[in-house]
Amino acid sequence: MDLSNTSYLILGMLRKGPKSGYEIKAKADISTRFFWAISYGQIYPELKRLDEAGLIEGTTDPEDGRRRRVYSITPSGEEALHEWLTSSGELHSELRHEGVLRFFFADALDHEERIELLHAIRARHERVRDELAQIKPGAEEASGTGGNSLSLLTLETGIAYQEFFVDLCDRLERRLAETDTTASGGS
Amino acid sequence: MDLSNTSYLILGMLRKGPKSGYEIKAKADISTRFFWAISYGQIYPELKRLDEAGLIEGTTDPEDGRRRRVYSITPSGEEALHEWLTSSGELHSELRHEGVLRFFFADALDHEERIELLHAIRARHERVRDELAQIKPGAEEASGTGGNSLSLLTLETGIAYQEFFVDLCDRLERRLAETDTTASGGS
DNA sequence: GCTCACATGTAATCCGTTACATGATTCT
DNA sequence: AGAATCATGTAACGGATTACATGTGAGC
Repeated sequence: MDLSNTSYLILGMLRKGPKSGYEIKAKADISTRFFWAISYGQIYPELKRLDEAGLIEGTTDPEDGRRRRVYSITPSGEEALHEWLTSSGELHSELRHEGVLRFFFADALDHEERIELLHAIRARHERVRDELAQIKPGAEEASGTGGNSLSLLTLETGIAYQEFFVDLCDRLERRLAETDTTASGGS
Repeated sequence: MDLSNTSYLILGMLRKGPKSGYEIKAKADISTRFFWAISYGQIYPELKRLDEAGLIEGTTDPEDGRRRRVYSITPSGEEALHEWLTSSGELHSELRHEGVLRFFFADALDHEERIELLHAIRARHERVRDELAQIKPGAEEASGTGGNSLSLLTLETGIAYQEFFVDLCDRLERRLAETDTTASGGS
């Protein structure tokens, strides 16, 4: 059985404590989502697979009523996770950014439209940054009360990442102003 | 017919001049690749689709010998491209970053392993940055001789983007040093 | 003659999202 | 009673990569 990064995300989440698929999704949505998103369509089948492989163990709480299956990581699961964390070789990383893509082709636009595009990109990243900043107080609290601070550092990374694009848009706008003022009325 | 961002990438490439599928791939590999990658498996079928839709027009050079199909953008193609460039609504952007993902779960590692991980992430982005920097002279030249400078700005953006992660790793390493020195021998 | 870059395409496959289907519990 | 949230799952679909198949032309 080979595991994808998404499998390890699940494994990693379960290492921090037993969780249901639903909880994994909820946690991921406020943490890993901005550099590794995940959906139910992956989680539930993957939980079954990991269980069958003996890396996690599911117990259906007989907690009468609401059906709920909670998974815990097994020793072999921890081992697999650790192996992944320390394995060398390509650290896959991939970006798909429609804003930058459009900007690359923005010579088909006039000056005003170009600026508008930059503003739209900027606004987008500002919004996500604010979203992350809202989460931060909760993460700080969790980190203070015995939780590790890696998740907090990662969250700060996410904020800095959005900030990078906000600053980038500002810089690009200034650069465009330099070049385009002379051609404001021309071709 | 609805077009994906990848379709617009092709359209945008052709707007800068007629090209074969092979050339589109080559150009994309040294420009858009770092924020929107593309493969032959997408290009050739998509060229056919765009041709059928009348947005581009293919001519098979009877240039005897090597078969080669060159496409040009049509007026409706230019129109579609412009519409996309100016359309409002979600600017899709998505990151999948194995390095940051691992770091998020790095509390399962000891201090040394954590630092190694950061170094590996750093090295990766450094390498890509250098790769991009190598391309730059060629892009500057093309930009100077009548080419637009948007592609140059976008390339610089790519370099700054890689630099962001390099700096990030340095910062994170320093942060870890602060926290972990006290716990170097403990749990 | 051989290898490398040019050149085009398809099929299998993978990874992931979205939509759908279903139902219980809690809160108002 | 009704809405929101908790909870699990599957099927259809979309987007993209990889591997495969095929062949030419140019340079060594």
